[in-house]
Amino acid sequence: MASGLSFDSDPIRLLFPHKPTVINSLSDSHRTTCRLMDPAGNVNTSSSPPPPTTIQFPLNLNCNHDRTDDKQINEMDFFSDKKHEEDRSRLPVSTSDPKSPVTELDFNVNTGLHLVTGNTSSDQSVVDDGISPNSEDKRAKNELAVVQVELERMSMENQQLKELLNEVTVKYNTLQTHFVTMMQQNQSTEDNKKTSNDGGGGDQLMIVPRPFMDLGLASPAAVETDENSQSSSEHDEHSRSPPLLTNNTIDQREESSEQGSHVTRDGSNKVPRLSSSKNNTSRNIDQATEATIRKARVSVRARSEAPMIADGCQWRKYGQKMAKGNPCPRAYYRCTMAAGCPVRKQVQRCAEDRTILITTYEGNHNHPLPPAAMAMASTTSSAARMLLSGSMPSSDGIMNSNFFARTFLSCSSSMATISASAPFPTVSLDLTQTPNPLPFQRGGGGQFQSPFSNNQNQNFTGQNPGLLPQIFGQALYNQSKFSGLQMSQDMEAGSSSQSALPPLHHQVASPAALADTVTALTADPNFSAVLAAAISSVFNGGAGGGGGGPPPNGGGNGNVTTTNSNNNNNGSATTSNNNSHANNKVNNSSFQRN
DNA sequence: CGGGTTTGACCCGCGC
DNA sequence: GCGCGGGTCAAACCCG
Repeated sequence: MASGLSFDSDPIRLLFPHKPTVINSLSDSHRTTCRLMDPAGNVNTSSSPPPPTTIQFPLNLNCNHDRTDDKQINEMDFFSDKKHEEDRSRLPVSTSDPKSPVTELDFNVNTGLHLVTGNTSSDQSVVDDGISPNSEDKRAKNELAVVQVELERMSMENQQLKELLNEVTVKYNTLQTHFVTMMQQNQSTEDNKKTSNDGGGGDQLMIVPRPFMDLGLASPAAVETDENSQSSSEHDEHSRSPPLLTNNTIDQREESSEQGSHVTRDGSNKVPRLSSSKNNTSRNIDQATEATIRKARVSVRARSEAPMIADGCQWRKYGQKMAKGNPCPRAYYRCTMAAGCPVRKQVQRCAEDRTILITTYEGNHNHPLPPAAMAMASTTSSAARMLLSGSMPSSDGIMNSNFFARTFLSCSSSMATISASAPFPTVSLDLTQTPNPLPFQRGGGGQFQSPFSNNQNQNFTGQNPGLLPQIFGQALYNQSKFSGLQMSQDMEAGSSSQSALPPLHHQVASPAALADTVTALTADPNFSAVLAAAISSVFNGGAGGGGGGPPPNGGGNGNVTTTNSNNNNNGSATTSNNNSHANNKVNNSSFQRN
């Protein structure tokens, strides 16, 4: 393709950098160095803090310091919902149109992390010590003014970004409606033919409308319309899914699959073994894709001395193992907030940096969540949907998504990772990485170096900001593609530039507009948060499920990474551990009694 | 005593 | 077929 960029390397990293000017405009005291706080709001200094340049993306400056939950005294309160309102009010962007389908979109992923920036009040003692000379004060004031200006500018940019997203969401929904209508017409036509032929059935398959960036399972189900009766129940399950999938959609599908053919002794959601004995390639591909989809995960990387992040849910540890390549054991948790909740998470410390805690979530809750858990749940759910949508072997958006991927590839290096070897696609919210400097200037002169700027008619209109989901969707898409799970569709997609059906994700925009969008994005030092929040928001808006009301706050600061969870879960829970294959024990009581 | 954790064993998929 | 590694189970254990 045109850009000369490829997804050959593993991992491929996409960076969404910040403007160096922004970073540089901040004094050291305003640098957003992440610090961990205990529930009492004390900065955790036990770990060697990253150098000021390590984490420079802005965090919520209004971190919640008033948590008094002693029970989780050792946990990093990752997704506290406190101060949501307050944080929301701080948002520079806010949609007020209640009719907007994205009204509930919230660009702020409330990680709830007790991460504080270097310029929080806790650090102001440096200034307030009373011995600072006047020049100090002046300098501080100047810096404050600079910061305020920057904040104002960011607010504007955030506003623009949000508007763009709103527009694309509306357009997407419109397209989706059209698509569903067309598919249903097609389907009914085919069904009529079939029923007239074999005389049976009535196994009517409804095309389940996919919310914006939803799982993309409707299509596989549709492909299997000629499936035998054995799988019809499964189809029924799918077809009964509400038009707007809830937060439980993935699980419903998982469960339906489990109830079908691949229930294991433990009832776990094993990926069904793909049988290649009979049948057509497309169905195998669909199954494979579905298997991949089922395993979509969302991981969160954050520096924490705490054994586990507090995400608002209740977890029960059900196992621990030594993972290869990591001296730290991996702990397995299951959500216990409701019986049968399929959500699981793995907690492991990073082998390279044990201050980094990697928490990987899988599945979606099948129960109401406390507000404190909403943020994480909606985020993970949304991210999963994003993955699934991206891995959807639909023939849409390939070039377009590649555009985005390459676009960001061209100007980034460490934000997103695409692993070709990943069996399970994973979106990572990386709260530890340093965003790279922006390779291009912002503002009027800030020209986005689009790899397509002079070669393809990527007609991106200004209203298109399906940008972020597509980036990651494409990441997953490529991942799946490299996994060999979807080939034929790719080919078809690649060969037919525009299929009969309008591509769902294929919003078109002009390169200039894209440049604006990207510029706005990358100009925002809080881009990580915006990015993570956007992902969450998009899906919250579409799926409604767990993310009913999310959480705001500008605290989110995530590098969003698509990667291979297997390769990435190099962390460790600090516990004694055992493993049938590696019976080494690491006794660490800090992990107990979370 | 109930709930959570530990830990040895087991199952399964995958690569060789 | 075999071994490896990931994931899970479940009895034993611990703790409040």
